[in-house]
Amino acid sequence: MSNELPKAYEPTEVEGKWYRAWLDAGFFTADPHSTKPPYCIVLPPPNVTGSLHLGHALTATIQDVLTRYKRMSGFNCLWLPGTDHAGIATQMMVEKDLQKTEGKSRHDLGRDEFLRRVWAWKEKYGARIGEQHKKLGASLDWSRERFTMDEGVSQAVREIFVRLYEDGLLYRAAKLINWDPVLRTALSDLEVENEEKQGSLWHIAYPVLDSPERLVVATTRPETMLGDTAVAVHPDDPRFKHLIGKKVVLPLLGRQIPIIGDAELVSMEFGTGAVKVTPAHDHNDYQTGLRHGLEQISIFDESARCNDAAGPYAGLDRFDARKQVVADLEAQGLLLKIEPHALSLPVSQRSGAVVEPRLSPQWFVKVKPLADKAVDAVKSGRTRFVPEGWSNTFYSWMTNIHDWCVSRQLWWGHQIPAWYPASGPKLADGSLDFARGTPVVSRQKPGATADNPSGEWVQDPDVLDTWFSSGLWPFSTLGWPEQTAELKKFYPNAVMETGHDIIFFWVARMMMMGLYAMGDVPFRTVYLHAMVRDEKGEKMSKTKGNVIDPIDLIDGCALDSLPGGVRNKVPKDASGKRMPAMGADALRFTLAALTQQGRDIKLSVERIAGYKAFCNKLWNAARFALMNLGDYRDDGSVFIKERPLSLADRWILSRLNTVIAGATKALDGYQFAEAASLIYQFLWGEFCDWFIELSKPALNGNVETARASSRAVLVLCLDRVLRLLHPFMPFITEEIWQSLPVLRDAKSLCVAAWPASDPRLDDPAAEAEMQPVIEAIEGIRTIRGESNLSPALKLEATIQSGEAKIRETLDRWRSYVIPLAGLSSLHVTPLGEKPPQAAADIRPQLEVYVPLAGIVDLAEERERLKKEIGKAEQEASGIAKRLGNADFVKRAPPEVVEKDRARQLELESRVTKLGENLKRIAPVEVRIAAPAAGNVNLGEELKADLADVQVPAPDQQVKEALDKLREGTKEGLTARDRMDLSVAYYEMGLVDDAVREYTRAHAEPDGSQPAAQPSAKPREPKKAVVAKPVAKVVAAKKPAATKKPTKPAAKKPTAKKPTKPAAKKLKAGKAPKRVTAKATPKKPATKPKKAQAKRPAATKRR
RNA sequence: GGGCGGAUAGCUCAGCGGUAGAGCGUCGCCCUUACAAGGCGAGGGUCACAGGUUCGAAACCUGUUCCGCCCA
Repeated sequence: MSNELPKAYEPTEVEGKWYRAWLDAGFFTADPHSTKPPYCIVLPPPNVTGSLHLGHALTATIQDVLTRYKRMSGFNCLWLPGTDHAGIATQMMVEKDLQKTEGKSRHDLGRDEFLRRVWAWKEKYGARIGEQHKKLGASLDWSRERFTMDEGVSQAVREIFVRLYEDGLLYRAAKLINWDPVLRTALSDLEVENEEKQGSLWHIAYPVLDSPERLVVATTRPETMLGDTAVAVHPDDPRFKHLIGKKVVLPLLGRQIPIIGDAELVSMEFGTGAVKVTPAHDHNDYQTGLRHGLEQISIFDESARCNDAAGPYAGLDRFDARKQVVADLEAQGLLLKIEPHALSLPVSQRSGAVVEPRLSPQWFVKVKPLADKAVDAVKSGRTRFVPEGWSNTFYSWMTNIHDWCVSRQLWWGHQIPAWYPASGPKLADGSLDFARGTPVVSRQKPGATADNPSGEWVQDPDVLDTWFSSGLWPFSTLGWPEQTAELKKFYPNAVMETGHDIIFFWVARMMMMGLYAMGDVPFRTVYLHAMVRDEKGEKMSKTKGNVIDPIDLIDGCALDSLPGGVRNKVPKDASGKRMPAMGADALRFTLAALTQQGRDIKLSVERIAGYKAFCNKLWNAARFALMNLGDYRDDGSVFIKERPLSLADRWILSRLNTVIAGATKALDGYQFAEAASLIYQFLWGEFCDWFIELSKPALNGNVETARASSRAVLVLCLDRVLRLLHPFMPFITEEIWQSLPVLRDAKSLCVAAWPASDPRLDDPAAEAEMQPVIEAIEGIRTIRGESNLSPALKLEATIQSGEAKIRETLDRWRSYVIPLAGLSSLHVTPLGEKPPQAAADIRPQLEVYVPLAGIVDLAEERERLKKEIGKAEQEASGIAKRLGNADFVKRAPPEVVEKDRARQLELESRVTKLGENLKRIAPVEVRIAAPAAGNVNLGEELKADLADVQVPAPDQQVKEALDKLREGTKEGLTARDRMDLSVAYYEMGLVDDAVREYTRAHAEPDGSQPAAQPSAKPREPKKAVVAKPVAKVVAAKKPAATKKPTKPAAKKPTAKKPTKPAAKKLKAGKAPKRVTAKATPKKPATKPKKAQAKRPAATKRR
């Protein structure tokens, strides 16, 4: 049965049909009662109202690769999806929408109504992330999807809050916290970012009480002086020592405040050496205040406007207050100096507002005891970071951690399970004053108590930090605090996989909460991936406009929806206005292939297009198989190695086994790029490039057994590759796998077995035997390519080897070499007489000769040989230098020395053989041109000849190059070099140069110099001259005598794509060109440049 | 200021003591019956700089210069 595949791979068609089928079959649903070993990953919950970006796509890809790999490897996998309510972000989004559509604030609606709107919003947009994950092929267990505000998760949140409180690890206190005056909520330390800004340092004079002295303080925030409760100097500062204990009069307000000595706060070198202390508005001052028992005066309200404590400034915004304070100080002559000063400004991660330190009652988690346990867990290896370097980052943060402010003055989130008696202290407006109230922490609303006999309670209006509930995610999603089967089975999770940007926000909190609630680490491994950036390495952001929507990549999109910078680089469809669909498989493979540990990922669409091509390659390999399988079906009755296998069969099976082992090892080590690359290389570089080609004779032949074996190997390899690729590219692999006549161990590739590496497939002998076959083919191809010969032109080749075994192999598998190298005949012989006028490719164990006389310009071949010789000599000289070093021979490991010696021999032999071949194809005419004695004046002859030839003046570029060339001829050249140069000059019509080099060539002793062959007689020098590229003329003529090129049309050299089949037969491009050149020798423009470009490089090498 | 990472081919990155590699791009030849989203071939690198260790350094050590990130 050969159900043929369409010729080109269409991702959209293929990817559309599988996800539903997988879901319906329940492949992704975990079974908590399974006896298989568990493997659990919980998906980092994206913002429920958000949209998938490339970071999410990377997260999903890596986790799906891991999950699918493990699922195929026989694990009971649970990959648990969920979404996060994302308190601040979501609330802001809904508020903004409310403002836009209805012109209302949340306060206009009231808390209950507003929350109803947020839920409605969540219902409306909440499904999007899920759909996008499905599009990516993520094998998530949707039956266990969770949302952080679900009742179950909310119960876990309340439970842990109460337990922490009961254990003394959670408390309420009025402390200096980070306040976002725009959102009007407290923030944790982590939600504050520091921005480098250019500010000022104001020098302000504070008059000392009962003294003519003035103490000058320097500050970056003059407005906060309204809340100053002390001035501090360094206790050892001789300038101010005597003032400690005295008082200053606070300008503007007239308050008397003490001068204190504090070595911790004050640096003598900074500013003026004296600083104002504002405990209610600065973190350092706050600590100082605690040390010295200073009063704390808050001067701002919740919007950072001055309150009554700011006296005459009450009602002013903090920035206006600054201006006013500075102006007033200046008016009073107390502002002495303003100097520019760089400072880091604390900014709210969410609103961008400048964060104001503010004294306010909040709930805190006492972190240290929890953090210590988390550090221990990593140190003892119970949880491992990958890449390992992150553990240090983790330690340093965990050991400097402060108590965590978990209460937020928001509405959207888990309301704090703390209750205040309704009869408690009231504010001026009659509402309950929570700040002064005494809360009861309880899982449910408490009943009547001794303190509150009425039993009327008001719940704390604040909600919890979003990360508080996220911190419980590894177990709250599994049903905790209920002791569910899932919890028992899947806690600890196997892996936590997420971006390294949330190691503190999330990973650290999960570690602490997991250890606290469950008594064990939440996960065994933390894999932290890098950030996805644009192709220039810049962070993707909406403001930069460089965001690429993963769904656009998968489905294709109008160019307009792509960032401007990439539009012109992406592939386009026929209309030229759209980027075609890349497919989820290609996107996933790209992300995996670019995931290098510890490096940001620079994603380019071109790269994705490259992997889409890889999908197409796979697709077509499968097509090839299906077209060639006939009625073959793998029934599993015969082990592959029991079949009569060809060399190629054995070879590819051995290679396959290597890949299986390598990919498995790489995945086990989280080396996604390595795994992807191994499979890519195997499929494209070995299976497609070599095996498919090598198998064609057998598949098309009529030897039944050989055909059957190759079919079996073909299917087996494809089956294994599809399995290896499935975690990366689930859709296309499933599609192909379902069409192949493989032995299916499962209904779907999703749950088919991961390939096991099988030592029986290893076949070092086959790999060794393939070596000369490959080398022979490559050798011939190199000659063909270098000579610009058409693939259609069949060549004769002779391969010589001193080793009988290699000759035997090549002879036996000549059916491999002949078609792949494009030969008309192949002669395998022992070392001996070489074919005349042949191009050569010399390799350590074999020599390839392709007679080119009459086919191609031998000068090109000579160039190539010289280049090859140069390379080999260069390498040999390096080795010779090493081997000449007595220390090296003495101290380096013997095998290294031995290797070098062997290589040196190889190279020497190579140089010799190439040199010999060079001689064999030396242009007869040049040797002819060599004078046997001094009785021929070559220069005169040349000049005479050239008299009737018009030699054009070289252009400027050529001239310059020539000058350099002349420079280069001064020293370090062998006689042979000079001879070559002479010929080159001669060809360019530069007679003087040619003569000079020629003379020098003969003046210098060199065994290989042409002059040492006096047999070469200057016959017919004229002819040589006129027919400047003599050899080429010969070459151009001879083809006419050979079989193929019968039409003169073949000599049209310029036509890039000859339309006539006849024209392409002889891809004799160069040769006819020379004929033309001969007719009009005015056109050296292209050729000389080339020669110059090459020569100096070659001379340099020596 | 402290910490971490990076600097290797035009681009993106492997290599982390023993002959500098891959993919993409470039150039040349080809529409060869799986694939032109393809085949074959080629070119391209003082491995940031300066010292040191070593028989031998892209790799190890020290310093310098740039670039990125995190923390204060």
